[in-house]
Amino acid sequence: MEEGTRSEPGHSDVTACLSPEPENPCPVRSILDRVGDKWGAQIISHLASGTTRFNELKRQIEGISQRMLTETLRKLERDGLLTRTVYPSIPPKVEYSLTPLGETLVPIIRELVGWAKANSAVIKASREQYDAEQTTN
Amino acid sequence: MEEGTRSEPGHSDVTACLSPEPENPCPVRSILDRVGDKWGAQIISHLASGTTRFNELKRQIEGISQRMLTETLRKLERDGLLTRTVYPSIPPKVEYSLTPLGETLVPIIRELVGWAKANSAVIKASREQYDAEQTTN
DNA sequence: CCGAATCCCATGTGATACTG
DNA sequence: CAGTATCACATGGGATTCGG
Repeated sequence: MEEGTRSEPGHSDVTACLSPEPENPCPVRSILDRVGDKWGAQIISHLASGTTRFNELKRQIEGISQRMLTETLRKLERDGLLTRTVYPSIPPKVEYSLTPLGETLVPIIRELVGWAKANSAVIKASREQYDAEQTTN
Repeated sequence: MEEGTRSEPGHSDVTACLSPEPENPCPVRSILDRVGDKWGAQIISHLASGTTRFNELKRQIEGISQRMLTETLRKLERDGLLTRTVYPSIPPKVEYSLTPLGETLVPIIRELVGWAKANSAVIKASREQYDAEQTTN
């Protein structure tokens, strides 16, 4: 509990900040939610290639509903990860782009996705073996 | 749509693999789910410090229900990220520990959490400002 | 074109009680 | 001690409709 003589950096800190306690001032949990939810990481990845319009995103992501796209974009905007620019023209035009903060998240997402891709075969095999064992019993 | 003349490496790959399509052979989405769900990352972080018993984890994580702990541990075991060892003694004793594969995920989770912690103040401020603007209107 | 509102179902999560 | 089973509830997320 005490800060103590720990030489490894940022370990108990990490687990503490993962706590979902409401009084936790550290929005770590909500960041993980953003990355882990169904569309957050995907939207950030797409915006990494540059400013994009609403319907452009909708077409690119293919499978996302209008509602979830709007909703997820709002959350990301609220967190300051992207900016929303409205051009009051007719027809209306709204552009989204990553903020500098948002861009710093891109390499981390890529790393996570890279890890998952690199190990996908192993994981897939592990799952199949696990499922097979369950069925056998 | 066509692969085209893209020169930036590993970009469309990433976004493609984030797709939730069922026929997607790449379990990237499910990995993000594991990290992003309420308890996965937290359990992995705790196990990073060594083999731990069931009720030990339950006490350490504090707030997790028995059900969610069991359930999340099973998912992680199925993915080959941790091992479950049962000692058929009385009272029963079950120990969990990360596999080598699971341990390779630890630094990435730490990095993600580190990012969130490093930027938590900025994000918090951004949210407050966003909320204030909404209320003002 | 962009998005809000509504309806509705599936899933996630907690509480509690029960079992080997 | 380490689960499983069941219920009850909140949230996530898709489909559809309406509005500026």
